[in-house]
Amino acid sequence: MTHRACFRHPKDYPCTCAMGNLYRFVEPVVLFLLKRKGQSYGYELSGELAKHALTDAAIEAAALYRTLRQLEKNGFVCSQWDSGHSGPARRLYILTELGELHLEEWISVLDHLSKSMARFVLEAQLQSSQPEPHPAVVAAVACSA
Amino acid sequence: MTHRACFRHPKDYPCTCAMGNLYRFVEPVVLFLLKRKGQSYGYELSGELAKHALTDAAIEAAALYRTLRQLEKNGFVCSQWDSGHSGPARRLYILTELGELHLEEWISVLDHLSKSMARFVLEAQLQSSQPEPHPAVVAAVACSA
DNA sequence: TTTGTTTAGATGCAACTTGCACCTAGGCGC
DNA sequence: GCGCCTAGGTGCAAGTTGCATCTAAACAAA
Repeated sequence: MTHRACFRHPKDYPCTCAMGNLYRFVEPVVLFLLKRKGQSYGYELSGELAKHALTDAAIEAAALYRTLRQLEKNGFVCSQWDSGHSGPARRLYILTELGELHLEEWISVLDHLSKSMARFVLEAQLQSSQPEPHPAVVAAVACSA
Repeated sequence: MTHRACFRHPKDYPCTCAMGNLYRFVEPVVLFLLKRKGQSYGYELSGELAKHALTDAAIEAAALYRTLRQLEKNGFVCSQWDSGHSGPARRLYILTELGELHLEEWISVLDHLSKSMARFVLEAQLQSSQPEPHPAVVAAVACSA
């Protein structure tokens, strides 16, 4: 998902290794919005991003602009200036075919991730509801005191 | 979840803002394993981590050790040297009460995250199955060529 | 007794990413 | 002219990551 290649998995396997820090999931949402809207520009996207964001962390404008540039560098979107309107010129972005595939990859990654997360939550909640405390908890209390 | 405080949400609200880059979800899994096992040390955790990891990205040993130190610095775990066995000494970690709360926070965050992710995946897959291509797709193909 | 292997924890550093502050510049209302 | 909104950035300090490398104990083999 980034410039850094993954060497642990076979090529073209949609692993999360190469995603780096996951970009706080800005990438997939931007790709999705671009696909749905057909085309858009940074400032417009920044408004919609909040509604579709996967976390409740605000997406900084700077992060969005940098993500868009990165996506273009990787060939997932392409851009051109648009001055056919009032106000300052906009950099219009459009998804490429490669970008569509990238979005598909992201969807499969997020599908997998959401499922393993749900599994983890379930397991952890089950653990929490265990009535008897583990013997080491006593030690923990002593340790933290 | 990190030293950087979140100023966008009320204090004590388990938002994802302060998670930084999410630590690739090493933190919650470590906290969970520590709770379940009662106590453990880095080298042992590194083995179990792979089985419970939320992404298929390998967790580097260096990242794990750094995460453990960070958790200790924040008071979520505490450690002591353990030499009562053969081989090099181990730094034994135990969850603190604060750490238990932190795990609860993480669970609620991950629960929320997994749900919004699943929602996104559903919406994006629905979008993909739309039969008629958006007029701008033509432009995209031209643009990428 | 020297060598190598496994376990265990840690550090150094270059590369990368992030958040915040700040900047440019057009158009619009007053 | 002045301030505000739209639009797209840049600069930099601070933080994070991956990889290579290091220490050091126990133990097995040569």
